Amino acid sequence: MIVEISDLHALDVWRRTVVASVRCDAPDLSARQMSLLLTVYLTPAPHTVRGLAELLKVTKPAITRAVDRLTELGMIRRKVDENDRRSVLLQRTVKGSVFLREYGELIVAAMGGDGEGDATGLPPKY
Amino acid sequence: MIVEISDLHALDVWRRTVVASVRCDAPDLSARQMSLLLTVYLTPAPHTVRGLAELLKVTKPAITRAVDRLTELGMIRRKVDENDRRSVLLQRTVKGSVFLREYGELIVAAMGGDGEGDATGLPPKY
DNA sequence: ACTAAATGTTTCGTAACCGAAACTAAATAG
DNA sequence: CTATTTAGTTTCGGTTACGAAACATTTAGT
Repeated sequence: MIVEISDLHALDVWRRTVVASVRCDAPDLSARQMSLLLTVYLTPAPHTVRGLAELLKVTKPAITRAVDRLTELGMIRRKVDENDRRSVLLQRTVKGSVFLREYGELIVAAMGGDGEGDATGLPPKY
Repeated sequence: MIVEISDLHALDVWRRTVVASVRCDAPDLSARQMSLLLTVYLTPAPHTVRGLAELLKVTKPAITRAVDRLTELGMIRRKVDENDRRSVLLQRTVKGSVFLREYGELIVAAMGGDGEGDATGLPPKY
């Protein structure tokens, strides 16, 4: 009972956040891309292709492609590991930091407006 | 200061949730698809292509494609509006309900398993 | 040195997706 | 009853993504 209410509330915070991010024209990242980005920024280094492939249980080429995309967006950077030149270390960038900080602000804003309010920034016509 | 901690904590809950969803082989939905799905399930009907296009500020074909994809996944359903047969009403399905309920559980689990204080000020009571 | 293993990328064929514009069908206006 | 508007889909050309398998590069084993 209480658990279900909690679930619904959490989902609604999620909805407000994702809707806000789509509305403000943020890059349309997939769940895989978002999970990779967040992992690089919020868990301790080093981050390698192989390590992320195991963590997310996806293939290595899928990680390579996600890194390609996030690199094009300027949100992540590749660097060869000098201790083992086979490995590629994934590093943060200023642009990625800005993006995620703003994303965190969207989440907090979505948590704040939880009553009757909408937090989509849209008049109640919808 | 408190706001920054709150942002980071919220982002980390987000990370744990998305990583968990990717790991358990959930469909790799984009932000647009997720926002559409959540809107259909958590905001009052009716939901039309045009309305969603305005809400999310994307083009109508983008909505049509997202609906196509979510329909293939069985998470949503189209129904012609009998009051205005030009309109298509988007409706929930059992499969979509199950998916979102499980997603909500992932979020709640991600909030609970961190071992840190709740810097967001969001009471765990809900 | 020469083999074997590990890391990450590329290729291959296929599927999903993008915005703009053209399009179908239904409702409304004149 | 035609003309126009509205809702949604489809088409178009081009981009992005997928898994499997082949690939180059680097390290480790013997």
